Amino acid sequence: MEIQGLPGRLLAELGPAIASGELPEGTVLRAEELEERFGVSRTVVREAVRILEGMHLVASRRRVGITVQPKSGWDVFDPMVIRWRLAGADRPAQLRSLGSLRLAVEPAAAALAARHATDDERRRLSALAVELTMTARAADLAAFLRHDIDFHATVLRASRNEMFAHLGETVGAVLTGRTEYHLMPHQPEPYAIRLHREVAEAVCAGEAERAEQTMRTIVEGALAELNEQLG
Amino acid sequence: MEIQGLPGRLLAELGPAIASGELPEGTVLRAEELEERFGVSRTVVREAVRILEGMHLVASRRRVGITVQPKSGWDVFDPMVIRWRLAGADRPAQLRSLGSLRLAVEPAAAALAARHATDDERRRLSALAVELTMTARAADLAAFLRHDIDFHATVLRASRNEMFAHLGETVGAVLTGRTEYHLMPHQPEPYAIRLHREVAEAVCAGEAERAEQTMRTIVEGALAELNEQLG
DNA sequence: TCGCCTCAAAGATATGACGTATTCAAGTAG
DNA sequence: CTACTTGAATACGTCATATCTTTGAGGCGA
Repeated sequence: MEIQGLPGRLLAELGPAIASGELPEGTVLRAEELEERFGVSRTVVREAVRILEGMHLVASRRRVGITVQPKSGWDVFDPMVIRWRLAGADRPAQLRSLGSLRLAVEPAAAALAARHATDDERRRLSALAVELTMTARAADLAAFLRHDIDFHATVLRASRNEMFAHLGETVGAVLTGRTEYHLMPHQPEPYAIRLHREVAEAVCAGEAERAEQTMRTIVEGALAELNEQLG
Repeated sequence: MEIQGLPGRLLAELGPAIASGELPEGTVLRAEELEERFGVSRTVVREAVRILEGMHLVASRRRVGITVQPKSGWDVFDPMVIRWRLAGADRPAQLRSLGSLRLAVEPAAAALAARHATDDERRRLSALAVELTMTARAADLAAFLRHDIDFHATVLRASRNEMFAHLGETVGAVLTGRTEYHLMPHQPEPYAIRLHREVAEAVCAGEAERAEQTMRTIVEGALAELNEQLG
């Protein structure tokens, strides 16, 4: 879903290093140094730097070098940046930010989904809710995660709002990160799963208000759990 | 806030052309052709293309060329993409999407702002509310727009959530676009301005619930007005 | 001390050569 | 006639090198 040839190798090294704070704001890198360090040509370095520049992680200036930019300017919505930060030191802050965002967006998306979802999407949501129940009972964490991500992404997509839809990827990153770093109960909570079924039902029935409220409960629960785990 | 040397020239041409749908999905561009068309070297073309690729507007494949990607994959949160789309054919769709997003996010941000804003930010909000009143009375549309953008950006920033804060830029683009394309009443509505003052008051007083509700009313109003204007 | 000037450092751009994956089609076997 | 193989053409990918342009810093003079 994301790599790009040889510059990708640089990105995979530099991105996490910057996003994790290992290379703090103000650090200057020189293009020539990067060429040597990674044994690649100027072309490759420049293109990798261009991409980082596009995310506002660095800025390149003549006679100065490539400077790591302040965190406040970063493209925090870029899925790549999100993953890098989730893997690094400020994972807690990142998870909290994303939690608030989800709390704002997902209920609204659920309401819209109840109004605008296609029949296909409604069916899919119901099916996913069933899958969630089953994989939870079987304690198949990997499959559970997959379906959970799919469920939330489907709701967001069904909202028929392209911007909400794009947050599906973001929410996926959160859920993956949460599982990967063992920030959720090993046994998925039955209550949360019931709520997912209810969202599916509400969307199928076109009950916007109920879909919204139920989704809010889900995300609030996730956020509360997160705060508990992070202190 | 955004250009970049010579590749920027290419971006300024290709970006809008793609975002506006002038170059539909599936269109293939060849690097050599772009070199000639813009009279620049491969280096420059490659870097510009890399940036577009980073936004998922195009994908570059060997033996095929540079292909315009489906809209569904675009980085719809990238401020550059937003501006390009606002300037082009699907401005209505873009404005509607952004409207829904604002409706989800800004009330939540206002509530958080009421809890977490610094004294400085609270003062700033009050001051901006006053400015809004005055510039509206003076019918100084440019200054009004500036302060309006600043107001909303300040609320988002004061939420102490980096992701909300980043949407300040996005909201700014919407407001600018709306004014630029004459999608709002020439004389700002007194009622909307009163609401801004009330948000400022609520945030100053730490009344999260009132801040949230009032902000919701503001954004709902904007969205309603938009729908009216767009049919 | 202040301001201007010069120089050099580092990125920005241009260019030519070569590598490599991919597609398309010709050719061949079944 | 179909299906598979193979080869060549193509367009991007990478490298190496040369030159241009900007800009920061130190020096020089008023």
